[in-house]
Amino acid sequence: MLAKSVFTAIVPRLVFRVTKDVEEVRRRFISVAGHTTQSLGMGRSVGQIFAHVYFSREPQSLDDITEALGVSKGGASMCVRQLAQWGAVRQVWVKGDRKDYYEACDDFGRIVRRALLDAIGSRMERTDNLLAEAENLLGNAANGGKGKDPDMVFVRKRIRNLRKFRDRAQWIWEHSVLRLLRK
Amino acid sequence: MLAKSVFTAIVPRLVFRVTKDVEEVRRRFISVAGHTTQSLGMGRSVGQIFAHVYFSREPQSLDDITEALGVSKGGASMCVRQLAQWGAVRQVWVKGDRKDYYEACDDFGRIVRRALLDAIGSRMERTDNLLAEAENLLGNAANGGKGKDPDMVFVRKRIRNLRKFRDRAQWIWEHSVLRLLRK
DNA sequence: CGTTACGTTCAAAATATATTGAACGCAATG
DNA sequence: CATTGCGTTCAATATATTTTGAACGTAACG
Repeated sequence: MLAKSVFTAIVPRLVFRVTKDVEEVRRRFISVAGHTTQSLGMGRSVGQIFAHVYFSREPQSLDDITEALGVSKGGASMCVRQLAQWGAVRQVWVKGDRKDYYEACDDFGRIVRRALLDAIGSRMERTDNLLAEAENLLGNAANGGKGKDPDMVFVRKRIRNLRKFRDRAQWIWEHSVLRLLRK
Repeated sequence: MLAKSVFTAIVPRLVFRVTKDVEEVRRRFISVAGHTTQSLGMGRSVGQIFAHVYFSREPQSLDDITEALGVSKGGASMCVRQLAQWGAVRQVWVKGDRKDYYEACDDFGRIVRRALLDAIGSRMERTDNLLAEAENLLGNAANGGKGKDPDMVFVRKRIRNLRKFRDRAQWIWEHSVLRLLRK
């Protein structure tokens, strides 16, 4: 405590100012990251925690996180696991300490790719299943002569268009987005 | 009423079966669309309403929608406006009727493009502002010699990486995703 | 003009989602 | 082997978001 007082008394003002700026930048990023993940429907904590770890030079323990952000330990635990699953954060061992420490990974390409896969992949598949089910139930283009019910004709056409777009979307997804994010 | 009874009594079973199947497919799509938009954080009604209109041969009024889906008129009004803004739905006039009618637009490329622009565009910009603010506050690479505070050096490096990824993401966004969705 | 049939708005209610924190299990430590 | 310090779980709670529906403005109609 004494040492710190002496320190703040003698260091040049510049260093002090600089430290304040760094803190300010950290706070701003944590805030924006939190709002961003919240508006994406993933909760505020995930973004805040990632930003905090990302801008921390030292690996952070759950306790560090709860203290820095004021979130509960349980929540921190869950968010950190989520982040680790996306490869946004990795666990590092600090010798002589039983706690788990985490540091941020800086490969956003991979992080975003995994997060998107997590968010989009299953939805794509479900849509595909639904389309297949519908095509199966209503018959595909081949036996188009059977059902002359105008409603049926109309719905079939819509389903064909939907299928066409879905296939194109998948192409863009696989050959463009995922590939480009891969460094 | 009598007419309908006679009708159902004499038509071949096949037509009956087919109608049932079409209804079933409609229901399934409405359900999945609802869950999808909900899980995307846009509310269930938006998806349901679009699916309903998309699979309706006749233009649909707000009353048609509220009756078909059991949503409130106010909600239907707001959702329809949202959908119209994305170009997912367009207003059509039916002569001799004061109601507004809507029909679905089938150009998913344009729809998704607009929706994504709406969802991503502003976020991109805000991230850009934040980065610019930080770069301005902490100084950019040019005066890297000034602040030797290790914390400052570290944060600067992280911000540089962030900037690098952001620029790449924007490139992918503009030159790949938006372009490819444009037919 | 008064009346009716619309679409829209927005505060309140309902719902969905995220967060908390006490209880738990486990493994390291003395 | 008791104790302590961890991370995890999950029911309860807090929060954010969506949905409702009554009140309102407006334009068409008789």
